[in-house]
Amino acid sequence: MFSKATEYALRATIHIAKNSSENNKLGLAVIAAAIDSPQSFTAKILQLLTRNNKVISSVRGPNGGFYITKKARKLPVRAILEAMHEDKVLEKCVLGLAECSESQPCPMHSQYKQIKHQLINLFENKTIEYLAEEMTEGITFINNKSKKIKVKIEKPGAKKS
Amino acid sequence: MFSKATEYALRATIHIAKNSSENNKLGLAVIAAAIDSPQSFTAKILQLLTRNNKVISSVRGPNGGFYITKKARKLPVRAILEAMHEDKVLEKCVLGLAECSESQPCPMHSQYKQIKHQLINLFENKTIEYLAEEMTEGITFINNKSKKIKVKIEKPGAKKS
DNA sequence: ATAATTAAGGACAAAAATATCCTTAATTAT
DNA sequence: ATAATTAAGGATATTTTTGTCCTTAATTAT
Repeated sequence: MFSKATEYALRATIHIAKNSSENNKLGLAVIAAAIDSPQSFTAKILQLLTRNNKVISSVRGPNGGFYITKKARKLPVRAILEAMHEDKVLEKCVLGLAECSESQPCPMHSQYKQIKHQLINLFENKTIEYLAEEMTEGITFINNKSKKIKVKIEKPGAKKS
Repeated sequence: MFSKATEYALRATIHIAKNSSENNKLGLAVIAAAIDSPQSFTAKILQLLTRNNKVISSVRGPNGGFYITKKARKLPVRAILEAMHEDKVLEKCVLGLAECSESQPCPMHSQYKQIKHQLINLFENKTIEYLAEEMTEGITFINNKSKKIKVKIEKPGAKKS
């Protein structure tokens, strides 16, 4: 659906929103590790997020790093897509037609348009804050590390406890 | 949402389904022109569609070309995605997490999963034939050529008829 | 002031996606 | 049989995406 860059952007922003504040910034290395993304590439992405749209903020120097303002927390998730110049995917025709519209619909248009509306709604109505809160509840995850599950290995023939 | 290759594949298949039959095949040049795609690249895509999944069929030589069998018409649109090896996008986590699931959901999971289900339904329940019929009705389009609208240019000052 | 730390940004590298070209193979028409 | 037509497929080129590395700039701590 989205490019890797945008996936990293979404994960990074959510992570920052959950774990940072103006007086508790997160360094690049910490962020990249937390969201399981290549560090240098993530640096570029964070630059886009700080510049284009002010989704996240940054300061250099010791104790510097990335954080997100209270105001930016209220931004719709779509703002992240915009900063990554990838928000048109939401409106795009499934068949890639430039001219696809209500008056000149592609064969999938009428079926897809409802899905498209929900997608747009999701990204426009949910805020960055909202997603971060979902995480804070401790019910959602944001990395690719599979949880290590302890498995009790029993010797064949051993009595079950 | 999909790669260009897959967009072309969808458009090509629908066009072939609408305009071909076993005794009325379509040549590459005709197809590429109709769906507004680069000809040589489209050739590669048609190869994938004929080989991998037998979505479309082909014969070489004079009066040869591409067509689709009655059986293949009944295939779900998803078969096209499969032939292009791009069907996982339907199931993929929005944040690109490999481990995202019901038991370990990402922050967007619960919101997105309903949309995902509808997407999967669309591609699994609608057949190639169905989309082609939508076109045959003459209500949908499949190319990027904007309709030329005849505009009457009047000389300034000329009397309106 | 100086050194240490951290993001910003430029240059470059690698990989993947998109696209073209040319030769070969199959089929048909003559 | 031969020539003409059309898809198949290999090789290669171009562009975009993904990724790394190194230097510079800003900020802080000493």
